Amino acid sequence: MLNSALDPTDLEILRLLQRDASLTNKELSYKLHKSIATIHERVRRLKEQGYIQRIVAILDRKKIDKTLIAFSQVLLNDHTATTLNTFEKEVVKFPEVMECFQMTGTFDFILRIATRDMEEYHLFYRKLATLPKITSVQSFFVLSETKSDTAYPL
Amino acid sequence: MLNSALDPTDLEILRLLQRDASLTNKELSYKLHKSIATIHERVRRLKEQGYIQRIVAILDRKKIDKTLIAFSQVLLNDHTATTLNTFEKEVVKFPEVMECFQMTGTFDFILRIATRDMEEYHLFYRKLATLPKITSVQSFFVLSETKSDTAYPL
DNA sequence: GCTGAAATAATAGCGTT
DNA sequence: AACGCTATTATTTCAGC
Repeated sequence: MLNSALDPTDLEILRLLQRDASLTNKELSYKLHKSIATIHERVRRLKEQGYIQRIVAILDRKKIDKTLIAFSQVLLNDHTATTLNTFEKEVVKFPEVMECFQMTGTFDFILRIATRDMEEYHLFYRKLATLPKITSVQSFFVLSETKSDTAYPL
Repeated sequence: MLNSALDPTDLEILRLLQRDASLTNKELSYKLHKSIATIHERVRRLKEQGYIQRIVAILDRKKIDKTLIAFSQVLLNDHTATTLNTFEKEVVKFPEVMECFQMTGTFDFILRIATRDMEEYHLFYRKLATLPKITSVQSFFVLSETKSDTAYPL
């Protein structure tokens, strides 16, 4: 295929699979009024071309005892490549860190931390604070979840 | 079943499906040295009991033109139930808002916003700022993604 | 609650338009 | 590309332990 842009059928498949990837090709074919073979080929291509990165199970964090979610804003001493790389290399090793983004603005990184409770967060915090070149870590805790979505608007 | 606690087999199934939910029961049965029927029953129960909330496709945001990710910290004028509820009810309607959490600390809510570019973010920002009872919105933008995971440590 | 086998359903590959 | 057909593979159910 020369042109890899997405047509309306592709977009609709992506919309649906972002919400529910357990939909079968048969079910998609009903919804989109296409043959199963066509859907099968579209989905295969969307995976092959990397639009669909992976299929994952989303768990209920309260049922698996990850009651406490924190966002931690990290400020580093300096912004040399070495300092940034070392921090990134070390921080991803912590299992409690689900996400880490380098950011614009008044801090350098934001982390999403999942722990069982405040005690476990405290243990993590002490590990984090010992990493080199950290100026400050400011923590904010989730009180309630208003919306939690992995699907991008398409 | 009277006792709904998770045994090591359940935990391993959840660990694996959080990473790759396209694993077949057959593949899981190899990895866990159990029969397919056993795995099937375990997975069915994990879904039925709500440990597995849903199966979703994770897309490559750069390929679908969601280049700009922002975290927006929102501070409200007051914290009456009406103010909080109104904000929550309205903010979830914006397609750009993938996540919204009420937080402890120096602001009230943190939002994760996905847009195509700064222009689209600006349009969202203007819509957001017109919601009632908003004191301030502070925006931070993702420069780079160090780690991005939907899987909880188990 | 686990196993193995049989019935049902989905996916993958191929030839035609 | 889209479709229909067929072969392969996976899921689901169930009787027996």
